[in-house]
Amino acid sequence: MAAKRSGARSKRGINERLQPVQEPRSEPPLSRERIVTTAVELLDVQGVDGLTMRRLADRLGSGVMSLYWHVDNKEDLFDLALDSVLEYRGPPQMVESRNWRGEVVHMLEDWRASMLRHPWSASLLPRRALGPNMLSRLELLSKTLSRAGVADADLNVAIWSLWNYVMGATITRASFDLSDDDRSAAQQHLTRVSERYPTIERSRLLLDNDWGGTFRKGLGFLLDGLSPRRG
Amino acid sequence: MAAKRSGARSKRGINERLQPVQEPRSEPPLSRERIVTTAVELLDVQGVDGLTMRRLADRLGSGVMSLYWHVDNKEDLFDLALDSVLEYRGPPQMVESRNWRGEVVHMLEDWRASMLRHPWSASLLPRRALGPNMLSRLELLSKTLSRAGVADADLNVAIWSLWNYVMGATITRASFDLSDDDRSAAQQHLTRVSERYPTIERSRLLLDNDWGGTFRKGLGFLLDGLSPRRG
DNA sequence: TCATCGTATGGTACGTCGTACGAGTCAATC
DNA sequence: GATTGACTCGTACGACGTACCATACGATGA
Repeated sequence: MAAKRSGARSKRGINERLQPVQEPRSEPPLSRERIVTTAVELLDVQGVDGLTMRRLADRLGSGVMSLYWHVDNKEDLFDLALDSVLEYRGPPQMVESRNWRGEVVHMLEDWRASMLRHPWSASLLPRRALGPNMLSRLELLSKTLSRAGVADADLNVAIWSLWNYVMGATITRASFDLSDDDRSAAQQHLTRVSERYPTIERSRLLLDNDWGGTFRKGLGFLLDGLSPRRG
Repeated sequence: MAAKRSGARSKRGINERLQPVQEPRSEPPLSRERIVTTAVELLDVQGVDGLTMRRLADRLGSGVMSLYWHVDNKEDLFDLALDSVLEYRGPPQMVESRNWRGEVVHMLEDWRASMLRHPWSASLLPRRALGPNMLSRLELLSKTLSRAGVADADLNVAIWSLWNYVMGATITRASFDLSDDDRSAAQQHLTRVSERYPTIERSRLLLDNDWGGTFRKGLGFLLDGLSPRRG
């Protein structure tokens, strides 16, 4: 039922306060947090298809159906795992810097890095409702751009453009990562048919490996375009 | 086996030449093309999870395992369906226009439109090897940018930037489309927590519905940034 | 002290999936 | 008439998400 989840959450909080220090048992009890953490581990190691409720229960030393006390269903679990991976700790220094561009670049590179640390996360993000961590990131981004002088009327477009760029870049990068073994196969396949695509070949589009650098450079171009109009 | 597929392909070609005009039977025989076409229909109607080999066979009036004569496996089928949807017919007029920017915009909007016509396609594209139709599109895009004066050294970044932008925009748009019923639920959820995200709310980031306009405007900004440096 | 109740666990079972295997049909060839 | 290759498909297997239900246990109220 719907009551299940919230019930579990509130009960746990009370429990921990009532029995503060006790059993350091070998197998800690199930909890929403433990489930999510382990799910992320599993996703990192095995990929999206590698996460199954049975495997997850195995790893937790529990029965499969016990998971459903703490989690609505597998979709719900994906939402939780995804948001748990998107926390943002903020820019290195707290100063209200006048370097808005540096701040934006830092935020977006951190966002990208967070997703690449968990390659399953990028492709999951667009098709789910935005969790609190993602909303915070977007709010901070909006605020920075706004402070930088982007008009309210352009803010919408600016943010979506950056979102699109980061998501596209990261999803693509994460996907190419997965197919690592067929990398050489793809390369020689490409060289085989490359006379049909001479410009692609000349630009070394599919052979370049400097993903980070390309990301940064392209982001620079986009920010150039988004910058408050130069006289 | 590996021989299966290529064998099937060559055999069919020969067959059709040997018995040119004959049975307009009620149930046409299976063929790779018919399978792919029907798979696309199914995907359009039911989404990615809606495509199962059994449903596909049902719709084709065949046994499930017959499909595997023409198609290696479900992954293979996805590749074929995806590329079949990405054909490009070229710009409206054949002229070698000097309006490179208009050409690029046309190509990218057509690309986006093709994917949105089949909302399952966008999120599939980044994680698979590029098929011939996608490679053609990229080659044409490269050529146009190159003709427009983008240096070979920048071509790589330029194309990836556009790719990222289009993919991010389209994947996001297509995903929002799927969750149509919970649209209003999401909206009121957002309004409920929007005091925590005032800038997001002010920009109407998640409430705006003019996807096409936002796409076009943002693309304009990106092209501004990518344009061969102004004097 | 005992009954009740909410929290939590997990075994069994159902329906669905992709696809391996191998038996079958049928037309063309020798 | 036997053989061969292209093609079809029924059966079966192991894996999946999860509904349903029995169970256990600590806290509460009588």
